[in-house]
Amino acid sequence: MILLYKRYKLCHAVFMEASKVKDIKEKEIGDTMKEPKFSRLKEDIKAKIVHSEWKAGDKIPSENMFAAQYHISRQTVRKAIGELTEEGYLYAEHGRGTFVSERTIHTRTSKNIAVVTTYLSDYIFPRLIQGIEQVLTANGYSIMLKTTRNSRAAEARCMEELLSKDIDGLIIEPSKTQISCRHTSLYDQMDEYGIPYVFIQGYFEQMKKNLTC
Amino acid sequence: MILLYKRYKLCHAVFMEASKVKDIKEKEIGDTMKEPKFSRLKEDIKAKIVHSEWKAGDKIPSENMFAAQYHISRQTVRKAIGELTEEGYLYAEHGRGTFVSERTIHTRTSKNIAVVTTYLSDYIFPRLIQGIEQVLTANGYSIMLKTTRNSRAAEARCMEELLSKDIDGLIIEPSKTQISCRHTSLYDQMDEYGIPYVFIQGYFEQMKKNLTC
DNA sequence: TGCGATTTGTGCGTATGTATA
DNA sequence: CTATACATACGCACAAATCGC
Repeated sequence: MILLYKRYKLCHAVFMEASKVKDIKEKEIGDTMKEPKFSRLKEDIKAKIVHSEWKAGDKIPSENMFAAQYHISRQTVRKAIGELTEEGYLYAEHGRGTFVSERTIHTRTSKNIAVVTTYLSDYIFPRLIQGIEQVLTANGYSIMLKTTRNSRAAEARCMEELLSKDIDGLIIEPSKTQISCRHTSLYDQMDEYGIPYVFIQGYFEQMKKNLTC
Repeated sequence: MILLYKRYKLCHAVFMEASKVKDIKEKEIGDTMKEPKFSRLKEDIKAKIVHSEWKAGDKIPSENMFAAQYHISRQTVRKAIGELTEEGYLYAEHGRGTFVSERTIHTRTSKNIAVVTTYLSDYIFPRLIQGIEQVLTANGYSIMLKTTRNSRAAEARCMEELLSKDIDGLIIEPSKTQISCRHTSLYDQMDEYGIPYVFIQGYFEQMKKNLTC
């Protein structure tokens, strides 16, 4: 076993010797070698996404393409792409390719659902929330509770806060529904982040359906 | 170049042939091969940290040690450790080793306070929660609501869940306080994570003091 | 002071499995 | 069936930091 290992190492050394020539050449042409290669690629990809050169849903070049273009190994490319995937910029589809995420940030793993009501002290809402809490707990989710005191300003503030936190969904009793909604942009943002939301105004059955699935 | 590559490949093949024997043996002894190897190691390390077998600041075995013990490659070990580092369980110091993080996970910026009660439907608790909610909202915090239905098992489950989430504090109405607490370890963990917690059993004034600061 | 051993960091090349088009 | 592409895994090389002698 040890003998075989040594033989392997020797052959490897011979091969390495030959490849050294290219390595040196690359170092001469290449960058300053200050920051790691994967880091450079990562920033390049990130920049292209942030500056909308690559838009949401676009397929980015394959790992081998990057490897070839940047003269780095596939593993190094994988490291860059892997980190960007973890950060939410990219997502991979097995056998298809790697794509730019719809909207960054939200990772859909917080297991938190925000429940926003106007008031808590009413006779009905404690029970409602208790019902939601039970269903959510049974499915491993938690409630994040907020109230608006039927103020649209408070609702807007509340939603902004929720957008900055990590929630997987929103159940909201909108305030002052008789007047038109003044902060549709916040709901648009929810859409963009891919956070589902349901309105509740007494439709318990419908709500429950949206909850459990 | 191509010639050298082929020679290398041949040698490699010979070596591989020899190592196959060990591979098969390992498969026989080893696990079901269902989940990836790095994942198993990752869970093992995580468990040791969570169960305080390895405490904050402790140096964990070197990558090569893990590789030898688990009969896996160093790269695979690095993947497991890398993910745990990203999750905040570990940190590495170049040339020294890898250590358990001081405060795992918790980053103290979530602005979430968990409120755990036995039931919600009582007459008093909706008001209590409303009070907490108002104070918290005024200070930019959010409530994360959980109930235990006065079950210690549910309380333990609930706390485990909260520990995995990102909360800055815990306000808890303990279940069945007449009996001694069976899951002190979970409260110990809260201490270790640096998450403050207060018990509520009617001491509104005291609670409020702990809340706002 | 230096030198070697240890340990992490980066990078390379390869192999196998599997899902998709 | 083949080609593409991702996932996991192996082994090796070299660099840089640290520590002990």
